[in-house]
Amino acid sequence: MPKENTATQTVQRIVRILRCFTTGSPEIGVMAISRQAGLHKSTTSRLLASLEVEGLVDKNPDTGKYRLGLEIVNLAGMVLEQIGLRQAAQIHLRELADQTQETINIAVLHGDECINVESIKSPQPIQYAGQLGRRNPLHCTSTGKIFLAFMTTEQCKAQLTIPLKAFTSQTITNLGTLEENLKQARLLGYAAAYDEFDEGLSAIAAPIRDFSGQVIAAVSISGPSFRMGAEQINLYATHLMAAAQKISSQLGYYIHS
Amino acid sequence: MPKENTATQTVQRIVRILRCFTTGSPEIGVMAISRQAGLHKSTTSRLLASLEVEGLVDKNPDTGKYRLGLEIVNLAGMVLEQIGLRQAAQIHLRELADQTQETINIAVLHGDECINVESIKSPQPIQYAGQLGRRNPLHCTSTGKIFLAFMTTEQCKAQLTIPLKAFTSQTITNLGTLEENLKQARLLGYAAAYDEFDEGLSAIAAPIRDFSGQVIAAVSISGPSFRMGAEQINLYATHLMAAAQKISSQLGYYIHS
DNA sequence: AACACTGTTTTATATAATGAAACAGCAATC
DNA sequence: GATTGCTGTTTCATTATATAAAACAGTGTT
Repeated sequence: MPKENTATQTVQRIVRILRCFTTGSPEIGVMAISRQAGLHKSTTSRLLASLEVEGLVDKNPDTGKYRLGLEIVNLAGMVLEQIGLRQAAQIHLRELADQTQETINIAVLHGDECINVESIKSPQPIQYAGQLGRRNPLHCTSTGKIFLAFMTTEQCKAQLTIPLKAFTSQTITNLGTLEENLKQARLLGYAAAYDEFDEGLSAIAAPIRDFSGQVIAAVSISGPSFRMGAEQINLYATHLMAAAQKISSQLGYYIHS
Repeated sequence: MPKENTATQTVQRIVRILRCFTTGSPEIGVMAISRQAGLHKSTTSRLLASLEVEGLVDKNPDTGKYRLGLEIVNLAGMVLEQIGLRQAAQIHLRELADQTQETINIAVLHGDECINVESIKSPQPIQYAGQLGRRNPLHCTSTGKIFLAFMTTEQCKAQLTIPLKAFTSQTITNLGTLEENLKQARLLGYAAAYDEFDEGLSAIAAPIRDFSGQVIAAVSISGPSFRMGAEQINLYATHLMAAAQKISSQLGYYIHS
């Protein structure tokens, strides 16, 4: 066994603690964390105190509970900076946001998930909150389908965990159906997901390519399904693909006539 | 000594490793990290491998070097989400960005630094890249001055490290001069920093208040000094304060009369 | 006021991280 | 094409380090 696939205890524990903080409960106490992470409260307490010294978590002096610290944002800023994509895309995303008034996201592929690296929220009261850094499955999201559609069939099969997990009644769980769906996406130039991940949420996405023509990211428009009718989708798709094209060309991608 | 001010060894080391990654050198090897962090290469190697398993760093299979992982963006997303501010501000920031065509930032106070939690970059070729998560000093930045201007005199004095560090020839290093400057900011409703942090960079900032009237953030417009003349500043300041006001009222702040 | 609960600190113990050295892989140099 | 120099991983004996139980200290609740 030359390569161990597990982290050293302390790293594992630290990450397990950090993962306890969710959007649902952003501020939690030592006991709750200790339970969730399966660690003794004394260990948890000491580790949290250490993490606080380093700025990875902050302690609310009023409640005594902990929350994730701003140092993490600092680190994340460097990740996002180096992606560069954000910079190239920003102005086009704003345009797209103004045109559609819906939520815009940019996602990159990471393993068998796609991760939002940029998000502009819809100004409308009913909106999909495409959270920064959020990890989504591939087979039932518009951005995910883009990545699947533009990789080799082998890669595609390798990424998918069979059986395909159903998130809603509309989730495509049949491999053949999905492949047909992806083929359609390649043909149209954009992928769609109607109520397939979240009930009532629909989205379309288009590929962003770098100088070498490789699909490195996907840009998407998400909104409540009732605002995403056929004629609306058609209009949005035009804007979407135009924006994706512009971002791609800014990254050095030239479309051959 | 009831409270230790140092983290446990492993936490310290992990953070020291993560801090090695900068925008200047986003991808570095084990030896370089080991040198920078002052750790033995064997320890560094093991720790990095662990961090990779947990997704906090990624290993470039081609170069064998490491870079910060996307898991950090995921965690940061939660921090930013919980600030809520971003959500409230997004649309107004876009408006401000369209009006000024300059870089817009929102910063919060954290200890004796202010940290950018939202950033829209100027579309113009010459621009200030207000990096997400970036930590800036208080006494020579427009956003920092806002926080100083709206805290009690004691708090203000506590936050400032004397002597005031000079970043450029224009940095205000005299406490009396700074206090006069802050008074001016309170009077005008916005703070300015002309070439005080970076030579050639100027910015103005206005306060964002929550329901209780407390200043919880600052919004700023930054640009190259040659584009920030007196009449331009006047125009921008109007837009800036209007936006700050709108964001504040969205957070429940009501201006009396 | 007693109780229940959370969070911190102490301390003996043993586990888990450590670092020296060996090993492996790769480039460049001669 | 061997030799040298460099980086990165792995092994392994050692011990320093994190650990968990329990005591301690707050806080708020009934």
